[in-house]
Amino acid sequence: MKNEMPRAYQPEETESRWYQFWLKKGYFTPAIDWAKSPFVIVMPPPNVTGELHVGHALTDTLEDIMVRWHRMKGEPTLWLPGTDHAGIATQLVVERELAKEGLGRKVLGREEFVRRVWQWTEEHRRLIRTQHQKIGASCDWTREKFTLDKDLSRAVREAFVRLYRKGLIYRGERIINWCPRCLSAISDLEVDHREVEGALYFVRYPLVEGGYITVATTRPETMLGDVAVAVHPEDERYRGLIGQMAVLPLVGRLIPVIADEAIDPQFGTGAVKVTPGHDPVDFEIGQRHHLEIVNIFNPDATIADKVGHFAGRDRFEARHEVVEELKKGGFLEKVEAYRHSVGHCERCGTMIEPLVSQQWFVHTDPLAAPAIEAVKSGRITILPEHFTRIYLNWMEDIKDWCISRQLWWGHRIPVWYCKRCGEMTVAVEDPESCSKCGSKELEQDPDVLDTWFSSALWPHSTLGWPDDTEDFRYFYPTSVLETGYDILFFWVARMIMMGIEDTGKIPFHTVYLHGLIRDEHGDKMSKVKGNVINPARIIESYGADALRFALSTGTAPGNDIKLSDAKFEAGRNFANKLWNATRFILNAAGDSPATFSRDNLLLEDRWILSRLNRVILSTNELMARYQFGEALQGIYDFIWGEFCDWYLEMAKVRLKSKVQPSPFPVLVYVLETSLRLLHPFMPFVTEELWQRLRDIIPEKTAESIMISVYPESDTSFFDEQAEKIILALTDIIRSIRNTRAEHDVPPRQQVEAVIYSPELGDRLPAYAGIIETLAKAKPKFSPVQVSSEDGDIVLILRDAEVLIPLRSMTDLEEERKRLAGELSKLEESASRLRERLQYPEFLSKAPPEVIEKERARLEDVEGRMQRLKDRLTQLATGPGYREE
RNA sequence: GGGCGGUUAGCUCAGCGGUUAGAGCACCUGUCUUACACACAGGGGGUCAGAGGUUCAAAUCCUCUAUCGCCCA
Repeated sequence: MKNEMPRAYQPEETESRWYQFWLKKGYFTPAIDWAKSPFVIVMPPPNVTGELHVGHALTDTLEDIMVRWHRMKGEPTLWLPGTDHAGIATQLVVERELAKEGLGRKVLGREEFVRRVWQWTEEHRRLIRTQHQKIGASCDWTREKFTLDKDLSRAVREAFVRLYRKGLIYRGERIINWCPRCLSAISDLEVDHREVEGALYFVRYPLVEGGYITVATTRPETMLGDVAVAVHPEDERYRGLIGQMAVLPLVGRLIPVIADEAIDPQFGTGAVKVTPGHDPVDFEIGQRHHLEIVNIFNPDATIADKVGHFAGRDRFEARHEVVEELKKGGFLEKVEAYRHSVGHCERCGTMIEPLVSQQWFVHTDPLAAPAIEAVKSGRITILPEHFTRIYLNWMEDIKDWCISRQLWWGHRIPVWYCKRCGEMTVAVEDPESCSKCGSKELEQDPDVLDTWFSSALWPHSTLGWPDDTEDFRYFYPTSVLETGYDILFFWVARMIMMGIEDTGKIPFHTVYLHGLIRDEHGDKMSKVKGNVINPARIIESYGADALRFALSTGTAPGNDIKLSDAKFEAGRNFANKLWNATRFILNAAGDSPATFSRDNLLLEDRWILSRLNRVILSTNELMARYQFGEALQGIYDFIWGEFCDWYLEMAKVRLKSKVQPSPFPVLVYVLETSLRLLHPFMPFVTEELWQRLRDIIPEKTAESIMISVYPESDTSFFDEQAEKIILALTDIIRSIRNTRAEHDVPPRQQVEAVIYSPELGDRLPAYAGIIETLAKAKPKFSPVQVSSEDGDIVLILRDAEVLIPLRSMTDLEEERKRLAGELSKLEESASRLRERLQYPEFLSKAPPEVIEKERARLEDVEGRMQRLKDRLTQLATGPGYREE
């Protein structure tokens, strides 16, 4: 064991080895124990479109932290992984792949195309699985799911059929968002509104009774589908024209001038054209006024044949030509530059075409009501809390959800149409014959369901619903749903609706939303910008633990995270620090037994054990409050700032001087406990080091750190006295180092130091050796306050005074300035404290312990001030500069 | 147009009613002190965006303003 550890930690050598070990041992698979309640997370299924990005790494890190913590606490813990078939997105990437071979999906046909997508999917699922494993995700691969698995597909059909039978799913002709590239409907949420520089065209529509009315529009080409002109009923300018007929330019159709409240008199001329077939607002107006719907487009947004001589033109060409003809005909009054918001397909970026079409919808209001109640009542908590309002706002104003997609990749809608009688059969199992006329000539609806429809069932479908499986009974409802805030509506909200609808229970009690990852300039990552961070690259150069560290330290729920190499370096350095602390301890091991007895400890042992248990306490509290960043920070500060910087250094002195008892057992104990404390955050390095320590841990328990017990704070280790004395000691050492540096004392030159502490005086001499080594100062302990001579530096600390006779090395004036500066700082706090302690309100309203604390502080400050003043007087009146 | 969030050290961010506001990185000065230069020791650097208010007490709660960003329509 000795000396076989390299000087620096090399993560690549250890990570995959330990992951395989965990996997082989089956630690990721929980044992169902009905006596205990489980902790369950279903992993947000990544799309099978490609590889994992650093956002997935964040999800993995946060979920793994929770899961490993709960597992170590002894709870049966299930983290269920999976992938999403991602309808549009996957179809799009496979089509792009095919295009490289010069193939199109139409050429291949539906069956062959779907086969090709399956191929793609299998490959990427493997890739994704490997990537999760590199990050260290301790999820249960035996329960891995894919949204298109047989059982999950059955759950989708079951949910659809149930909703249909309750009247919560309907088919109807509505205006929907149509993507002319994907050739499919998409839901409102999948539309990306972007500001574009457009134009506002003012077009004159001649009136039958003479004159004309000018309408303003951003989309002149849709005039081919106009069925009315509308004005606001209160608009004085147009009151007389309401009810008149206008002649639609270029087309010649007679259309009425109507009045509708929806018209904004401030927009354009206050009169607008009404195109119910191609505008959502106009569609509503059309419904109210029983207007005809004229669809002028083909599915690919070229003009339809029936429209006439623009037929076959793309919508943008058509716009140009329509405008030209309007100009020629004298109908175009003017064109103004106009900036407005236009919907784009979230997936492919194509401009959305609002179209009236026959689609399937979920009637959401009845589903939203219990989903609102669940959050309002507090049965579901959303973190960070401010997202609660965002959730409720959206849920309370929810629109029906268009769930049919004209794609080939996805869950086919479980509806069959009878070719004979036209009857619709909606069923879970493929029907043999028409439910009405018994004909066998059935045709299944060609469309598939929105991917989010199956994702909405994820927590219950992955656990076996609709069957009453043991998994479902034991693990459902799940515990925490952790994901990015960007899919709160897409996914989280819909899971809450569908979970309650299908199972009668909330799907999880806590929603934890993390922020988005940005680059060091705060920009969103995108393939186009080329600033995408690939987790694999980071793991290669810094290690998975460093990546996890960077993603979880200094972060708070919901806040965006800016990543840079500096953060990965910090994580790598921390792993290396642990590595070397362990290396030192193992090398120092000697032959002493690794057990210690509580009543044979030195003060510094009692101190580090006290500090350790305080950190354990706060870590567990922070973890319970989902404050992972804070928890990790606390562990980091303890390990680096207290254990390594102080205890280890003190232990070195003891080991060298062979002082008994040996610090070795405490070193091992604190290190081993710290590794367990840190394990959920940095699983690989902690396992590696823990395994190396295992041989000398007194009681061998688990065979892996990941199934060992998470530390619980033992408050009997709390030791205020030890903390006070060690604090005084470190204060003394720090102040001497500081003085040495200020006075440019060469590193190896020893100085003298006279230490006087009325309160702790008798405890400090035991630390002479430590002070000597760590401060390079030969301490003398004085029972009385020593008077200084010129050139002596006097440091007034909280619980001690240190006098350093630096003699020739110090400048009298400098020393005076230093003391005066310190005095004025103290004067500031003293006057603040005095003021506070004079306020009758403070004395009557503040809690007594706060008042007492403030009084004690004032006393302390005043004491130090007095001592400083004494020194200053001495300096002023003392004899001249003393040479030796 | 409606809503939400940010504004804290040069940079990236924690802290979100009670000590003299912290960390990492960067910077400056020393040091290869046999665990670690991926390190050690020391140092400089902040009217916590601005203005009002609540409170015994405000970076922290409230209001307004400025500014950056996000979401929804």
